[in-house]
Formats: sequence, structure tokens, C-alpha cells
Amino acid sequence: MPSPTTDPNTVEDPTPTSRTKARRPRLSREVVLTTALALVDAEGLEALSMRRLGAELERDPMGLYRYAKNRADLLDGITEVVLEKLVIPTDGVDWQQQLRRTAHDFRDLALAHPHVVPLLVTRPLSTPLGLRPLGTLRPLGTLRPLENILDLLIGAGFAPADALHVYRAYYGYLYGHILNELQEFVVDEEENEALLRLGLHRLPARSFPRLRAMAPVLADYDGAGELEAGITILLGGLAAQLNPTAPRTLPGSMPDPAPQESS
Amino acid sequence: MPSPTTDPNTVEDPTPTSRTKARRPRLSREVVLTTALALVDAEGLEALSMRRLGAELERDPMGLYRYAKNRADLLDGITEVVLEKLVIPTDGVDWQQQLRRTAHDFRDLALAHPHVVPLLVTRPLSTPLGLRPLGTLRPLGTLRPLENILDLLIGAGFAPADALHVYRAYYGYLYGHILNELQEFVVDEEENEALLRLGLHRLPARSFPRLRAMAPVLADYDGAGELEAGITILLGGLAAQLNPTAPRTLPGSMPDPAPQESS
DNA sequence: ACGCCTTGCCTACAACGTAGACTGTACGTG
DNA sequence: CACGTACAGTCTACGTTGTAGGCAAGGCGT
Repeated sequence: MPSPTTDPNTVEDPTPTSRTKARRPRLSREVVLTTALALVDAEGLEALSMRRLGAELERDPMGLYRYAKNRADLLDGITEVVLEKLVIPTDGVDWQQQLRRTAHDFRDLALAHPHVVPLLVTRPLSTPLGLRPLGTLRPLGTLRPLENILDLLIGAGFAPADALHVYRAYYGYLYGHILNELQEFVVDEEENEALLRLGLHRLPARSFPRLRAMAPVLADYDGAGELEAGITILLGGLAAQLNPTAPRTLPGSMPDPAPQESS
Repeated sequence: MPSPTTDPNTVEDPTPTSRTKARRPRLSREVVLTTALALVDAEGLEALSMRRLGAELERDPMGLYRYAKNRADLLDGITEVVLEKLVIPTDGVDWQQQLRRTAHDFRDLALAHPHVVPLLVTRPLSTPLGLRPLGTLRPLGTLRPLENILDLLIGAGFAPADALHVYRAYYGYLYGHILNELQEFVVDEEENEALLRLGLHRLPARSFPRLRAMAPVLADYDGAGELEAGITILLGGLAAQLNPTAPRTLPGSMPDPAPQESS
């Protein structure tokens, strides 16, 4: 759809009142964010401009400012839309199993929206916790995973402080793995494997001998397997170091009152 | 220095030939990138525009295109300048110790240039391996850490494929940890601790009960400690799972010919 | 019927990245 | 000393961006 105003299959709307409303689904923040996400998925982050998004919605660019006060807010919104797709069940049957599964869910999500990943890992960074526009509790959705995983872990018997440690190690590795994996192929994996091999082959052999020798190994990369292995190591290590007060098969009662909250 | 053209301590250069050259240190890619980095460090990524950087160098913005063909290239350059500061000794006395130390070096580097971190973790992602402008071997510097760590690990006796696994888990966690840590305080840690507490206090208690209860624990965060713990777990686990063919105290000979390189 | 409030459009502006032509200085060669 | 070539640096200009502010028109309570 190059120029939507001259799109032949629109009926040219002679009566702009009712026709227009039927054709354009009555904007809402959700609609805006969703189509913004679609645009980013299709054409990358830089393609997302207010004007372009406005064109996509067949609406004046300025109208978008009703639903996102900023371009930055729009990006935050996209981040949230994506993150909301990640449901983390908190009935802690087995926390390790649970975390393992959500790790893969997260990975799938990231691979489904590779262009959004920079936002996922970066957006909360550019507007740190304390400084968020708390009046609108919009960007708080970024904290959802944190809250959910804390809930899961504490429900599984961890002391709150320990739960935090587990979360940090877990999510840290998760983020890092995703970033690493996405570096291997971004555009499309089919033809990129060839390109990668080609690229490595052209590497200056003198300064990157190890890398060059590794082209074949680099070419076939099992992201899921790699993630699984890393998570296993991490979770195993964590469990050995600081274990939940209750055994892991304990159902989700709440055996923790609160940490010592002096000061 | 608000307006450098009217800076009183410059001598107004009546003879523009020799004076100007003395005042402006004869641009070079390195100079450009360095002051660009300084600008980013001081005012954040968005403050870096060609025009602004030109003003900083008291030069026409267009002149910069001699040293960076793009704004993107400029960002790549900054990434590289920062990454070059990270020296990874490859004399593998003890690979675990070595990796642990470089992890902290990397952390220090990231904390010294927090605004660049999004570039560090993201830039290679937006221009994937195979598609780099290989004619100029500029952005290859991003691969330096990979090459170095591979060298270190293989030198310590790992099979190349295993070295890759170690690298991925290690750098994955490292990246993730940095991102996590930077989310806690970005602008300045002094007053942000208060802000964070304040922010959490204002969190909707209903939907974020765990987080709210954790404000005090969140407030004092030992990044180095957390990193150390995570790395220990990871490296320990990795060592247990796939150990180098030679004991770790072996000096850096090269006991590996190459992997099977059929195909 | 009235007036308000939401929704959307339009114009306008400063700042951006960058193409292309231009000017000056430096220097190897006659 | 004169010249031409190369290159550092500048100037102008164009299209695009984010966004402020004002204005038109429909939905709805009174």
C-alpha cells in the first residue's frame, strides 16, 4: 500500500461522516500501539515515525498525540504491548521448570519481534525507575515480569531478598542470551547463513584467526539449546547456593511474612 | 561552554592561518569519535547530532562526513572506541580468574559510559555480521572481544566449539547483568536512591505487592557483588560440564589444531 | 435548543541527516 | 617561482522529522 489516499479499493467516501468511521476502527491507544508494533515488526524501528504511523492508520499524524504523548511514549507503549504477551504463571509447582519455560517463551517472543528487542532491553534504561511519569502509570508494565517472577519465587519458598537475586541472575542471562542470539542472524535466517559464512571468510585472517577458523561452528547455532544449557547451569547453581525454605514441590501458599524491614 | 565562538580566552585569531590550526587540532577520525563520545557521556545519545558535534568541534557539520560516512557509522565508531578500552589479556594463566576480571573491567567500562551501553549491546545487532561494510573494516572492532575471549579459552585448553559455548554464556550473562544494573540508577546514584524509594512507594500496591514490599532491599544494590556471584555460578557450572583438555594452570601453548572443517 | 468535550485535521516551525557545489590551503613537480 | 592536483573545510539547499497551537465537527448531558 504505497499511497493509501489513492487506494482504489476504498470507496472514496462521499459522505465522510459514517463511512469514515466504519472504515477506520475508531482509534484507541491499543489500536495505535498495535499497528505501531506491526509497522516496527515489518520495517524496523526507524520506519516508525509519527507521520508514517499516521499514514498507516489513515489519520492525521497529529491525532496520535492523543494516545501517546510522545514518540518516546509510543516506544514505551510498544515495549509494553510486547511484554504483556508474556504471561508468567505464578502457581509455583516447580520454580525451575517454570522459569525454564518462561525463558523459552521470552525467547520466542523476542524472535517474533526482533526489532523490538532493543527497546525491551533498553527502554526502561533510558527512563529509570524513579523518574517515570507516575501520574500516568503507563510505563509500569515494564515491571510486570519482575513482579511476576518475584511472586513465583517467593511463592516457591524463597526469601524475598533471595528471590531478587535469582531474578537478577535469571533475567540478566536471559536478556544477554537474546541479544547474543539476535546478533547471529537478524534479517532472515535462510540466506543469512550463507552471508555469515561469506562474511567470516572475508575477515582479516591475521587479526581474527580464531573467528575465522570457527565459521562452520558459528554457522549452525542452536539458540534454544544454548539458552537451555545456560539456564540449567544458572538455576542449578542458584538452587545449590540459596535454596527455598520449602521444597520446590510445595504448592503456592505464602510462607513468607516479609523481610526484616528496619530502616 | 555555551557558545564557543565568543569564548573570551581564545585570542580572536586575527591571522586565521596558523592560529586556527593551533586552536583546532586538525580533525581526524579519532578526534571526532572521541569528542563524540565525550558529548554522549555528558548529555546522552540524543544530544549527539551532526550539527551539535560540529559545533563542539567548531567546524562545519558537513566536515564530519569525511571521518564518518553516516551518523550510524559515527555511532559504530563510538562503540568501537569504548570497546577498544577493554583489553583482554590472553595469556591464559587461569581462564576463570581472567574472565572474572574482565567481567569487572567491562562493568567498570559500562558504568563509566552508561549512555553508550545501549549502543554496545545493540549496535552489532542492527548491522548483523554478514552484512557489514567489509570494504572498510571499521565495525569489525566489535568482534574484538569475541576473538580475544576465544583465544583465551582455546589457549586454556578448551575445544573451539566449547570455547564458543563458554563465551556465549559468559558474555550473555555479562550483557544482561549490565543492562539490569543500569536500570537501577542511571542519572546519578546519589539522589536516585531516594527517588527510587519514592517511586516504589508510589507504585500501585494492589498490582505490585512484591515490588512494593521490597523497596528497602532494592535500594541498596551491590552491582559488583551480584555480578561476581552470577559469574561464579556460571563459570563453575560451565567448567563442571565441559572442561578444558588441559588443566587450567597450563600456560598459553596452542594444543588445538582446528575443528573438523569438512564442508 | 444549547453548550461542552472529545476527536481529529491543518498549518507552522525548529532541528535533523545529508547531497552537491564551492573555496581555500598544502604540496609535489615543472 | 609558477602551476596543478588533492584534499580539508564551508555553504547552500532539500526533504523529513517531532511537535506546539489553533480550529472544525460530531456525541452527549442538560
